[in-house]
Amino acid sequence: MIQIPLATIRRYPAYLRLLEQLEAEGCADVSASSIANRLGLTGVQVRKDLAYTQAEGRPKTGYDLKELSWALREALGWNNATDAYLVGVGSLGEALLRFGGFENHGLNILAAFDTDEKKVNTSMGKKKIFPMDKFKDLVARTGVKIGIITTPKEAAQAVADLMVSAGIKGIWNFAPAEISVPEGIVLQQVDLTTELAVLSARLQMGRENG
Amino acid sequence: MIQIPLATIRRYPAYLRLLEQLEAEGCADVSASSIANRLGLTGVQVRKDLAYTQAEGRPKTGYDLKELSWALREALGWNNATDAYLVGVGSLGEALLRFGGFENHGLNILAAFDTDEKKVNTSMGKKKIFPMDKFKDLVARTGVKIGIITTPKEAAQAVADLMVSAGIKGIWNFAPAEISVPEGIVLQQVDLTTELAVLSARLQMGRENG
DNA sequence: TTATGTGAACTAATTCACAGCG
DNA sequence: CGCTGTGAATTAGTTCACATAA
Repeated sequence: MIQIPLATIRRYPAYLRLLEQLEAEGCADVSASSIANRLGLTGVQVRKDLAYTQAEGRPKTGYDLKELSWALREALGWNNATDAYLVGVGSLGEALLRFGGFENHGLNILAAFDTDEKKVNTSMGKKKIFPMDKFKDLVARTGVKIGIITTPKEAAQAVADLMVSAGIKGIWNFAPAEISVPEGIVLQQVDLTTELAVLSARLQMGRENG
Repeated sequence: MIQIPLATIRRYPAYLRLLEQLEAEGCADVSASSIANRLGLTGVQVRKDLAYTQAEGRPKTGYDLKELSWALREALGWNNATDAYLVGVGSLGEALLRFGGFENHGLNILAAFDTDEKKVNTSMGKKKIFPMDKFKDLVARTGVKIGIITTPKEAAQAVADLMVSAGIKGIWNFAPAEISVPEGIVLQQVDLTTELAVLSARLQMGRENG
């Protein structure tokens, strides 16, 4: 099978979230067009997207809900969670540590790191907070490959450099700074203001979808 | 001029963030290819994107940094901030209220709302927290058009309904729930797990860009 | 009839190739 | 040269039209 298009991958989490809601409501099957309706897409698009997974739908009934969930999670690599460390326990870091949903979404935040002595050696949402100077050693010992940056923007580049030198392969950067990493390291920038930009563009220009 | 492509709009905030960094470093001009290098794009793409703004670059020197910043902010509608209300002061709501950057990015969060009596009538990051039953009245009086949902997922749909009935036109939903709104209301879903999906796809499948 | 599944047509977005200007 | 700017070609993504299965 050909590589799944990124545009498709981006829609999978929304499908999964909807499926979880439907499952909670007691549904057992779901049709591509009902997913499409609920999410403001078209039926064909949903079927095309789902065709990249193993899940097979049946005419008249649609897709088996559990089977489809599993197939989507498999395609996303969410059935086996990857370990990660988080650096920077400010209010955003706290929000991520307290958000319980990542374990079900392929990410297992093992612990957090901060420079603030008042925070070090305390816990937040069941995750221990270590001092920064333990970072390299712990990455070496645990083999963690993903690092999450939730520091102020001034510290982001230095933290990224530390992560790379420690052996981290994928960085999820929430700090509002453009950081650079060597080739081979995957950097995923999360920028709330990007979503905001899309919202205001849609409001101003009257775009229904986005 | 033709409507700016959404793909282009999505890149503008990253350009702006980089420009702010360069400005802080004392630069006065910037070339499309240096932006491209820094952001992992190509020079042509950056030039195409910038061509949708008023900014004009000059051969040899590139773009005037201040002029380009202004043009990008203008294209994004960030030069005049829009007022917004936030509902749900949990850890994510708190992170957004404390994040000072929105004023410079076209969004002015006037106040927050919550059901928790312990939080009501206190302040968070200079923003007052009102009880939910004041929401409709305050929207009517202030004419605010954007609502931000940072409640637990169970409450998200009810809050969205309340927002719509109060006259809100654009909803920025951070709750991990698929909510529905009537036609004509712009709904922007923010899903951290979508970004996470892209990161893991890139890690697993060896995609350099995403 | 009601759904999936898919090749073909179309549209959006990106990249190429090169003209133009200081 | 070194940079912008842009029509043309290419690729990625979406939608159409219809075959197929229960």
